[in-house]
Amino acid sequence: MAEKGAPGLSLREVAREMGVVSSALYRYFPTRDDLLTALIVDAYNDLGAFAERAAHRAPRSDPRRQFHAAASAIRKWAMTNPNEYALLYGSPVPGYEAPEFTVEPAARVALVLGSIVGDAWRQSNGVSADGGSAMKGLLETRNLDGAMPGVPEAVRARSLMVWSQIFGCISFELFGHYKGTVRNANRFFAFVVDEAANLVLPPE
Amino acid sequence: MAEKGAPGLSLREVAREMGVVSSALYRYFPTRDDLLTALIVDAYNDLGAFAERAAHRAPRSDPRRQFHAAASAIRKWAMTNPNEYALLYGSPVPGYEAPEFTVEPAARVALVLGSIVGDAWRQSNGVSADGGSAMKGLLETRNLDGAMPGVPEAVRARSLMVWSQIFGCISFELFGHYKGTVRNANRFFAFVVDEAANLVLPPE
DNA sequence: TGTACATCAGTGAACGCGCGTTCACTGATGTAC
DNA sequence: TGTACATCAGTGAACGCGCGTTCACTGATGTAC
Repeated sequence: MAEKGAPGLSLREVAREMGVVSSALYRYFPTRDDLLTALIVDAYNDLGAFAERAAHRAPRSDPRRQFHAAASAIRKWAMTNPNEYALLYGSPVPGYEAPEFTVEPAARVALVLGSIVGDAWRQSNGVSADGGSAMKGLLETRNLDGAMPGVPEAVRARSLMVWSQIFGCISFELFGHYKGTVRNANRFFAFVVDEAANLVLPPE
Repeated sequence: MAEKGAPGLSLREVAREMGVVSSALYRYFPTRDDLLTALIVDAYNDLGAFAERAAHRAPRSDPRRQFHAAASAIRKWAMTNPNEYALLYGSPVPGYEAPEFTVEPAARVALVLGSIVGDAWRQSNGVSADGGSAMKGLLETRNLDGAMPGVPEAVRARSLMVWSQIFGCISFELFGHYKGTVRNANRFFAFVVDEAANLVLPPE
Protein backbone atom coordinates (compact mmCIF):
# COMPACT_ATOMS: atom_id res chain seq x y z
CA MET A 1 0.00 0.00 0.00
CA ALA A 2 2.96 2.31 0.64
CA GLU A 3 3.33 3.66 -2.88
CA LYS A 4 6.63 5.42 -2.48
CA GLY A 5 8.07 4.60 -5.88
CA ALA A 6 7.96 6.95 -8.81
CA PRO A 7 4.89 6.26 -10.89
CA GLY A 8 5.22 5.46 -14.53
CA LEU A 9 1.48 5.91 -14.63
CA SER A 10 1.07 2.33 -15.72
CA LEU A 11 -0.63 -0.05 -13.34
CA ARG A 12 1.86 -2.77 -14.13
CA GLU A 13 4.81 -0.51 -13.49
CA VAL A 14 3.43 0.61 -10.16
CA ALA A 15 2.96 -3.03 -9.22
CA ARG A 16 6.49 -3.80 -10.34
CA GLU A 17 7.88 -1.01 -8.18
CA MET A 18 5.96 -2.33 -5.23
CA GLY A 19 7.42 -5.78 -5.83
CA VAL A 20 4.02 -7.26 -6.42
CA VAL A 21 2.22 -8.89 -9.28
CA SER A 22 -0.03 -6.61 -11.32
CA SER A 23 -3.30 -8.29 -10.49
CA ALA A 24 -2.63 -7.82 -6.77
CA LEU A 25 -3.46 -4.15 -7.12
CA TYR A 26 -7.04 -5.02 -7.97
CA ARG A 27 -7.57 -5.90 -4.33
CA TYR A 28 -7.14 -2.19 -3.53
CA PHE A 29 -8.25 -0.35 -6.64
CA PRO A 30 -11.14 -1.43 -8.82
CA THR A 31 -9.60 0.10 -11.90
CA ARG A 32 -6.50 1.77 -13.27
CA ASP A 33 -8.08 5.18 -13.04
CA ASP A 34 -8.69 4.73 -9.33
CA LEU A 35 -5.04 3.86 -8.86
CA LEU A 36 -4.13 6.96 -10.81
CA THR A 37 -6.41 9.07 -8.68
CA ALA A 38 -4.82 7.72 -5.52
CA LEU A 39 -1.35 8.46 -6.83
CA ILE A 40 -2.40 11.97 -7.79
CA VAL A 41 -4.00 12.70 -4.43
CA ASP A 42 -0.95 11.30 -2.68
CA ALA A 43 1.39 13.43 -4.76
CA TYR A 44 -0.64 16.58 -4.20
CA ASN A 45 -0.61 16.01 -0.48
CA ASP A 46 3.07 15.23 -0.46
CA LEU A 47 3.88 18.41 -2.33
CA GLY A 48 1.46 20.44 -0.23
CA ALA A 49 2.88 19.18 3.05
CA PHE A 50 6.40 19.78 1.84
CA ALA A 51 5.63 23.39 0.94
CA GLU A 52 3.79 23.92 4.22
CA ARG A 53 6.74 22.73 6.28
CA ALA A 54 9.12 24.94 4.35
CA ALA A 55 6.91 27.99 4.79
CA HIS A 56 6.52 27.37 8.52
CA ARG A 57 10.26 27.23 9.02
CA ALA A 58 10.45 30.92 8.10
CA PRO A 59 9.10 33.48 10.58
CA ARG A 60 5.57 34.72 10.00
CA SER A 61 6.91 38.22 10.47
CA ASP A 62 8.88 37.89 7.24
CA PRO A 63 6.37 37.01 4.53
CA ARG A 64 8.91 37.54 1.79
CA ARG A 65 11.13 34.85 3.23
CA GLN A 66 8.16 32.57 3.74
CA PHE A 67 7.21 33.12 0.14
CA HIS A 68 10.68 32.28 -1.09
CA ALA A 69 10.84 29.25 1.17
CA ALA A 70 7.55 27.88 -0.12
CA ALA A 71 8.39 28.55 -3.76
CA SER A 72 11.82 26.98 -3.46
CA ALA A 73 10.32 23.97 -1.75
CA ILE A 74 7.89 23.50 -4.62
CA ARG A 75 10.72 23.68 -7.10
CA LYS A 76 12.84 21.30 -5.09
CA TRP A 77 10.00 18.84 -4.84
CA ALA A 78 9.48 19.05 -8.60
CA MET A 79 13.12 18.29 -9.33
CA THR A 80 13.18 15.43 -6.83
CA ASN A 81 9.95 13.93 -8.14
CA PRO A 82 9.85 14.80 -11.83
CA ASN A 83 7.45 11.99 -12.68
CA GLU A 84 4.98 12.96 -10.00
CA TYR A 85 5.33 16.59 -11.01
CA ALA A 86 4.61 15.77 -14.64
CA LEU A 87 1.64 13.71 -13.51
CA LEU A 88 0.18 16.67 -11.63
CA TYR A 89 1.18 19.60 -13.81
CA GLY A 90 2.09 18.13 -17.20
CA SER A 91 -0.17 17.01 -19.99
CA PRO A 92 -3.41 15.49 -18.83
CA VAL A 93 -3.45 11.70 -19.08
CA PRO A 94 -5.49 10.87 -22.19
CA GLY A 95 -8.82 9.34 -21.33
CA TYR A 96 -8.51 10.10 -17.63
CA GLU A 97 -10.64 12.69 -15.88
CA ALA A 98 -9.77 13.50 -12.29
CA PRO A 99 -12.76 13.13 -9.95
CA GLU A 100 -14.11 16.12 -8.05
CA PHE A 101 -12.45 15.29 -4.75
CA THR A 102 -8.94 15.76 -6.14
CA VAL A 103 -9.59 19.49 -6.24
CA GLU A 104 -9.09 19.88 -2.50
CA PRO A 105 -5.64 18.24 -2.26
CA ALA A 106 -4.71 20.06 -5.47
CA ALA A 107 -5.53 23.37 -3.82
CA ARG A 108 -3.36 22.63 -0.83
CA VAL A 109 -0.07 23.84 -2.29
CA ALA A 110 -1.71 26.93 -3.79
CA LEU A 111 -3.17 27.64 -0.37
CA VAL A 112 0.33 27.77 1.08
CA LEU A 113 1.22 30.67 -1.16
CA GLY A 114 -2.21 32.24 -0.74
CA SER A 115 -2.01 32.13 3.04
CA ILE A 116 1.36 33.82 3.11
CA VAL A 117 -0.03 36.61 0.97
CA GLY A 118 -3.23 36.80 3.00
CA ASP A 119 -1.43 36.85 6.35
CA ALA A 120 0.89 39.54 5.14
CA TRP A 121 -1.96 41.77 4.00
CA ARG A 122 -3.91 41.29 7.16
CA GLN A 123 -0.85 42.11 9.25
CA SER A 124 0.11 45.16 7.27
CA ASN A 125 -3.47 46.46 7.30
CA GLY A 126 -2.22 48.82 4.65
CA VAL A 127 -5.24 49.15 2.41
CA SER A 128 -4.16 49.16 -1.20
CA ALA A 129 -5.62 51.28 -3.93
CA ASP A 130 -7.89 48.58 -5.31
CA GLY A 131 -9.01 48.43 -8.91
CA GLY A 132 -12.04 46.74 -7.36
CA SER A 133 -14.92 47.31 -9.71
CA ALA A 134 -12.85 46.53 -12.78
CA MET A 135 -12.32 43.04 -11.36
CA LYS A 136 -15.95 42.12 -10.96
CA GLY A 137 -16.70 38.61 -12.13
CA LEU A 138 -13.08 37.84 -12.86
CA LEU A 139 -12.57 35.31 -10.08
CA GLU A 140 -14.59 32.74 -8.16
CA THR A 141 -15.06 34.92 -5.11
CA ARG A 142 -16.85 32.21 -3.16
CA ASN A 143 -13.79 29.99 -2.90
CA LEU A 144 -11.25 32.75 -2.55
CA ASP A 145 -13.12 34.39 0.33
CA GLY A 146 -12.36 31.30 2.34
CA ALA A 147 -8.77 30.97 1.23
CA MET A 148 -7.71 34.61 1.24
CA PRO A 149 -10.13 36.59 3.40
CA GLY A 150 -9.66 40.33 3.59
CA VAL A 151 -7.33 40.55 0.63
CA PRO A 152 -8.02 43.11 -2.10
CA GLU A 153 -9.43 41.66 -5.30
CA ALA A 154 -6.53 42.91 -7.40
CA VAL A 155 -4.09 41.17 -5.08
CA ARG A 156 -6.05 37.95 -5.31
CA ALA A 157 -5.94 38.12 -9.06
CA ARG A 158 -2.23 38.77 -9.00
CA SER A 159 -1.81 35.89 -6.55
CA LEU A 160 -3.41 33.50 -8.99
CA MET A 161 -1.23 34.92 -11.70
CA VAL A 162 1.88 34.51 -9.61
CA TRP A 163 0.87 30.99 -8.68
CA SER A 164 0.80 29.87 -12.29
CA GLN A 165 3.88 31.98 -12.98
CA ILE A 166 5.91 30.00 -10.46
CA PHE A 167 4.68 26.68 -11.78
CA GLY A 168 5.17 27.86 -15.33
CA CYS A 169 8.75 28.68 -14.53
CA ILE A 170 9.34 25.30 -12.88
CA SER A 171 7.73 23.48 -15.77
CA PHE A 172 9.80 25.34 -18.34
CA GLU A 173 12.95 24.53 -16.45
CA LEU A 174 12.04 20.90 -15.88
CA PHE A 175 10.79 20.32 -19.41
CA GLY A 176 13.87 21.89 -20.96
CA HIS A 177 12.51 25.12 -22.43
CA TYR A 178 15.15 27.35 -20.87
CA LYS A 179 17.93 25.62 -22.76
CA GLY A 180 19.98 28.29 -24.48
CA THR A 181 18.55 31.28 -22.66
CA VAL A 182 18.80 30.85 -18.90
CA ARG A 183 22.29 30.09 -17.71
CA ASN A 184 21.88 29.88 -13.94
CA ALA A 185 18.53 28.31 -13.23
CA ASN A 186 18.79 28.63 -9.46
CA ARG A 187 19.38 32.34 -9.58
CA PHE A 188 16.83 32.86 -12.30
CA PHE A 189 14.19 31.15 -10.22
CA ALA A 190 15.08 33.30 -7.22
CA PHE A 191 14.75 36.34 -9.45
CA VAL A 192 11.33 35.26 -10.68
CA VAL A 193 10.08 34.56 -7.18
CA ASP A 194 11.31 37.93 -6.05
CA GLU A 195 9.47 39.70 -8.83
CA ALA A 196 6.43 37.63 -7.98
CA ALA A 197 6.64 38.61 -4.32
CA ASN A 198 6.79 42.25 -5.34
CA LEU A 199 3.48 41.83 -7.10
CA VAL A 200 1.53 40.20 -4.29
CA LEU A 201 3.04 41.19 -0.97
CA PRO A 202 2.07 44.54 0.58
CA PRO A 203 4.61 47.30 0.00
CA GLU A 204 7.11 48.43 2.67
CA MET B 1 3.09 14.08 -46.17
CA ALA B 2 0.61 16.81 -45.26
CA GLU B 3 0.29 16.02 -41.56
CA LYS B 4 -2.60 18.28 -40.72
CA GLY B 5 -4.39 15.98 -38.30
CA ALA B 6 -4.02 16.21 -34.55
CA PRO B 7 -1.27 13.91 -33.43
CA GLY B 8 -1.96 11.28 -30.82
CA LEU B 9 1.79 10.89 -30.70
CA SER B 10 1.45 7.31 -31.84
CA LEU B 11 2.80 6.41 -35.24
CA ARG B 12 -0.18 4.22 -35.95
CA GLU B 13 -2.62 6.96 -35.04
CA VAL B 14 -0.86 9.47 -37.25
CA ALA B 15 -1.02 6.97 -40.08
CA ARG B 16 -4.69 6.38 -39.39
CA GLU B 17 -5.39 10.11 -39.53
CA MET B 18 -3.59 10.32 -42.84
CA GLY B 19 -5.70 7.47 -44.19
CA VAL B 20 -2.68 5.31 -44.73
CA VAL B 21 -1.39 2.05 -43.37
CA SER B 22 1.13 2.35 -40.54
CA SER B 23 4.08 0.85 -42.34
CA ALA B 24 3.71 3.41 -45.13
CA LEU B 25 5.19 6.04 -42.80
CA TYR B 26 8.48 4.18 -42.81
CA ARG B 27 9.06 5.42 -46.33
CA TYR B 28 9.38 8.94 -44.90
CA PHE B 29 10.62 8.48 -41.35
CA PRO B 30 13.12 5.82 -40.35
CA THR B 31 11.70 5.63 -36.86
CA ARG B 32 8.90 6.79 -34.61
CA ASP B 33 11.12 9.37 -32.97
CA ASP B 34 11.85 10.99 -36.32
CA LEU B 35 8.14 11.23 -37.02
CA LEU B 36 7.70 12.81 -33.59
CA THR B 37 10.47 15.28 -34.30
CA ALA B 38 8.85 16.25 -37.60
CA LEU B 39 5.50 16.78 -35.88
CA ILE B 40 7.14 18.88 -33.18
CA VAL B 41 9.04 21.05 -35.63
CA ASP B 42 5.89 21.48 -37.69
CA ALA B 43 3.88 22.48 -34.64
CA TYR B 44 6.49 24.94 -33.44
CA ASN B 45 6.57 26.59 -36.83
CA ASP B 46 2.81 26.67 -37.07
CA LEU B 47 2.51 28.34 -33.68
CA GLY B 48 5.39 30.68 -34.41
CA ALA B 49 3.98 31.78 -37.75
CA PHE B 50 0.55 32.25 -36.21
CA ALA B 51 1.93 34.51 -33.48
CA GLU B 52 4.02 36.45 -36.00
CA ARG B 53 1.03 37.18 -38.18
CA ALA B 54 -0.99 38.35 -35.20
CA ALA B 55 1.77 40.62 -33.96
CA HIS B 56 2.24 42.15 -37.41
CA ARG B 57 -1.41 43.03 -37.66
CA ALA B 58 -0.94 45.52 -34.82
CA PRO B 59 1.01 48.72 -35.51
CA ARG B 60 4.67 48.72 -34.54
CA SER B 61 4.03 52.06 -32.89
CA ASP B 62 1.86 50.36 -30.27
CA PRO B 63 3.98 47.63 -28.69
CA ARG B 64 1.44 47.00 -25.99
CA ARG B 65 -1.17 46.08 -28.56
CA GLN B 66 1.34 43.97 -30.43
CA PHE B 67 2.16 42.20 -27.22
CA HIS B 68 -1.47 41.49 -26.49
CA ALA B 69 -2.07 40.34 -30.04
CA ALA B 70 0.82 37.91 -29.94
CA ALA B 71 -0.08 36.53 -26.52
CA SER B 72 -3.72 36.09 -27.44
CA ALA B 73 -2.72 34.35 -30.64
CA ILE B 74 -0.59 31.90 -28.69
CA ARG B 75 -3.47 31.17 -26.36
CA LYS B 76 -5.88 30.79 -29.24
CA TRP B 77 -3.56 28.41 -31.02
CA ALA B 78 -3.23 26.38 -27.82
CA MET B 79 -6.97 26.03 -27.44
CA THR B 80 -7.42 25.17 -31.10
CA ASN B 81 -4.63 22.61 -31.07
CA PRO B 82 -4.58 21.21 -27.54
CA ASN B 83 -2.81 18.02 -28.56
CA GLU B 84 -0.05 19.83 -30.36
CA TYR B 85 0.24 22.26 -27.47
CA ALA B 86 0.59 19.42 -24.97
CA LEU B 87 3.16 17.83 -27.24
CA LEU B 88 5.25 20.99 -27.21
CA TYR B 89 4.71 22.30 -23.70
CA GLY B 90 3.35 19.39 -21.69
CA SER B 91 5.19 16.50 -20.13
CA PRO B 92 8.16 15.32 -22.15
CA VAL B 93 7.45 12.13 -24.08
CA PRO B 94 9.12 9.32 -22.10
CA GLY B 95 12.15 7.95 -23.87
CA TYR B 96 12.20 10.69 -26.46
CA GLU B 97 14.87 13.36 -26.59
CA ALA B 98 14.39 16.20 -29.04
CA PRO B 99 17.39 16.65 -31.34
CA GLU B 100 19.38 19.86 -31.31
CA PHE B 101 17.79 21.35 -34.41
CA THR B 102 14.36 21.63 -32.79
CA VAL B 103 15.69 24.46 -30.66
CA GLU B 104 15.48 26.95 -33.49
CA PRO B 105 11.81 26.44 -34.40
CA ALA B 106 11.06 26.27 -30.69
CA ALA B 107 12.57 29.71 -30.21
CA ARG B 108 10.48 31.21 -32.98
CA VAL B 109 7.41 31.99 -30.89
CA ALA B 110 9.50 33.33 -28.02
CA LEU B 111 11.26 35.54 -30.50
CA VAL B 112 7.95 37.13 -31.44
CA LEU B 113 7.49 38.37 -27.88
CA GLY B 114 11.17 39.20 -27.55
CA SER B 115 11.19 41.29 -30.72
CA ILE B 116 8.21 43.33 -29.63
CA VAL B 117 9.96 44.11 -26.37
CA GLY B 118 13.25 44.80 -28.11
CA ASP B 119 11.71 47.07 -30.75
CA ALA B 120 9.86 48.99 -28.07
CA TRP B 121 13.01 49.60 -26.05
CA ARG B 122 15.03 50.63 -29.04
CA GLN B 123 12.28 53.02 -30.14
CA SER B 124 11.81 54.56 -26.74
CA ASN B 125 15.56 54.96 -26.25
CA GLY B 126 14.62 55.56 -22.66
CA VAL B 127 17.53 53.99 -20.82
CA SER B 128 16.27 52.17 -17.77
CA ALA B 129 17.93 52.10 -14.41
CA ASP B 130 19.53 48.72 -14.92
CA GLY B 131 20.43 46.39 -12.11
CA GLY B 132 23.14 45.30 -14.52
CA SER B 133 25.94 43.89 -12.44
CA ALA B 134 23.58 41.90 -10.22
CA MET B 135 22.51 39.99 -13.32
CA LYS B 136 25.93 38.80 -14.37
CA GLY B 137 25.92 35.17 -15.44
CA LEU B 138 22.17 34.82 -15.06
CA LEU B 139 21.35 34.45 -18.76
CA GLU B 140 22.96 33.10 -21.90
CA THR B 141 24.01 36.48 -23.20
CA ARG B 142 25.37 35.07 -26.43
CA ASN B 143 21.97 34.01 -27.71
CA LEU B 144 20.02 36.92 -26.31
CA ASP B 145 22.32 39.49 -27.85
CA GLY B 146 21.14 38.27 -31.21
CA ALA B 147 17.47 38.07 -30.26
CA MET B 148 17.13 41.20 -28.16
CA PRO B 149 20.00 43.54 -28.95
CA GLY B 150 20.27 46.75 -26.97
CA VAL B 151 17.83 45.69 -24.28
CA PRO B 152 18.84 46.09 -20.64
CA GLU B 153 19.76 42.84 -18.92
CA ALA B 154 17.02 43.23 -16.30
CA VAL B 155 14.44 43.58 -19.05
CA ARG B 156 15.75 40.51 -20.78
CA ALA B 157 15.45 38.56 -17.59
CA ARG B 158 11.94 39.81 -17.05
CA SER B 159 11.12 38.96 -20.68
CA LEU B 160 12.09 35.36 -20.11
CA MET B 161 10.06 35.37 -16.95
CA VAL B 162 7.06 36.80 -18.72
CA TRP B 163 7.45 34.31 -21.53
CA SER B 164 7.09 31.36 -19.17
CA GLN B 165 4.43 33.25 -17.26
CA ILE B 166 2.23 33.46 -20.32
CA PHE B 167 2.73 29.81 -21.18
CA GLY B 168 2.27 28.85 -17.55
CA CYS B 169 -1.04 30.64 -17.56
CA ILE B 170 -2.16 28.98 -20.77
CA SER B 171 -1.10 25.56 -19.51
CA PHE B 172 -2.93 26.02 -16.23
CA GLU B 173 -6.06 27.03 -18.06
CA LEU B 174 -5.82 24.25 -20.63
CA PHE B 175 -4.91 21.57 -18.12
CA GLY B 176 -7.73 22.55 -15.76
CA HIS B 177 -5.86 24.06 -12.82
CA TYR B 178 -7.94 27.22 -12.69
CA LYS B 179 -11.12 25.29 -11.96
CA GLY B 180 -12.72 26.85 -8.92
CA THR B 181 -10.65 30.02 -8.82
CA VAL B 182 -10.75 31.83 -12.14
CA ARG B 183 -14.25 32.56 -13.34
CA ASN B 184 -13.65 34.43 -16.58
CA ALA B 185 -10.62 32.93 -18.24
CA ASN B 186 -10.58 35.37 -21.15
CA ARG B 187 -10.47 38.40 -18.93
CA PHE B 188 -8.03 36.78 -16.55
CA PHE B 189 -5.65 36.09 -19.39
CA ALA B 190 -5.93 39.67 -20.60
CA PHE B 191 -5.17 40.80 -17.07
CA VAL B 192 -2.10 38.59 -16.86
CA VAL B 193 -0.79 39.76 -20.21
CA ASP B 194 -1.31 43.35 -19.17
CA GLU B 195 0.67 42.85 -15.98
CA ALA B 196 3.31 41.09 -18.04
CA ALA B 197 3.50 43.97 -20.49
CA ASN B 198 3.98 46.36 -17.58
CA LEU B 199 7.03 44.41 -16.58
CA VAL B 200 8.79 44.31 -19.91
CA LEU B 201 7.70 47.28 -22.00
CA PRO B 202 9.37 50.64 -21.46
CA PRO B 203 7.35 53.01 -19.25
CA GLU B 204 5.23 55.89 -20.64
C1' DT C 1 3.46 5.51 -80.99
C1' DG C 2 4.49 1.32 -78.55
C1' DT C 3 6.91 -1.90 -75.74
C1' DA C 4 10.34 -3.00 -71.68
C1' DC C 5 11.96 -1.81 -67.62
C1' DA C 6 13.04 0.90 -63.33
C1' DT C 7 11.21 3.64 -59.67
C1' DC C 8 8.65 4.21 -55.86
C1' DA C 9 4.34 5.10 -52.86
C1' DG C 10 1.70 2.34 -50.41
C1' DT C 11 -0.20 -2.60 -48.81
C1' DG C 12 -1.00 -6.26 -45.63
C1' DA C 13 0.48 -9.91 -42.86
C1' DA C 14 3.35 -10.92 -39.20
C1' DC C 15 6.57 -10.37 -35.02
C1' DG C 16 7.28 -9.44 -30.08
C1' DC C 17 6.04 -6.40 -26.38
C1' DG C 18 3.61 -4.02 -22.54
C1' DC C 19 -0.72 -2.78 -21.32
C1' DG C 20 -5.45 -3.30 -18.32
C1' DT C 21 -8.27 -6.76 -16.68
C1' DT C 22 -10.29 -11.63 -15.32
C1' DC C 23 -10.21 -15.61 -12.76
C1' DA C 24 -9.35 -19.70 -10.31
C1' DC C 25 -5.90 -20.61 -7.05
C1' DT C 26 -2.65 -20.80 -2.78
C1' DG C 27 -1.17 -20.25 1.54
C1' DA C 28 -0.60 -17.58 5.62
C1' DT C 29 -3.16 -15.33 9.46
C1' DG C 30 -6.89 -14.88 12.63
C1' DT C 31 -11.02 -16.60 15.13
C1' DA C 32 -14.30 -20.21 17.44
C1' DC C 33 -14.94 -23.82 20.20
C1' DT D 1 -3.64 -26.28 24.08
C1' DG D 2 -5.37 -28.10 19.81
C1' DT D 3 -8.28 -28.66 15.88
C1' DA D 4 -11.66 -26.62 12.12
C1' DC D 5 -12.83 -23.12 9.52
C1' DA D 6 -13.19 -18.32 7.54
C1' DT D 7 -10.72 -14.39 5.90
C1' DC D 8 -7.89 -12.27 2.89
C1' DA D 9 -3.33 -10.69 0.62
C1' DG D 10 -1.12 -12.03 -3.11
C1' DT D 11 -0.10 -15.49 -7.31
C1' DG D 12 0.16 -16.85 -12.05
C1' DA D 13 -1.84 -17.94 -16.30
C1' DA D 14 -4.62 -16.15 -19.71
C1' DC D 15 -7.42 -12.75 -22.66
C1' DG D 16 -7.65 -9.09 -26.19
C1' DC D 17 -5.64 -4.78 -27.61
C1' DG D 18 -2.59 -1.16 -29.59
C1' DC D 19 1.95 -0.30 -30.15
C1' DG D 20 6.67 0.06 -33.19
C1' DT D 21 8.87 -2.34 -36.64
C1' DT D 22 10.03 -5.89 -40.60
C1' DC D 23 9.35 -7.66 -44.96
C1' DA D 24 7.88 -9.44 -49.21
C1' DC D 25 4.53 -7.69 -52.23
C1' DT D 26 1.58 -4.84 -55.66
C1' DG D 27 0.52 -1.71 -58.90
C1' DA D 28 0.70 2.84 -60.76
C1' DT D 29 3.89 6.29 -62.83
C1' DG D 30 7.84 7.70 -65.34
C1' DT D 31 11.77 6.92 -68.52
C1' DA D 32 14.51 4.59 -72.54
C1' DC D 33 14.69 3.08 -76.89
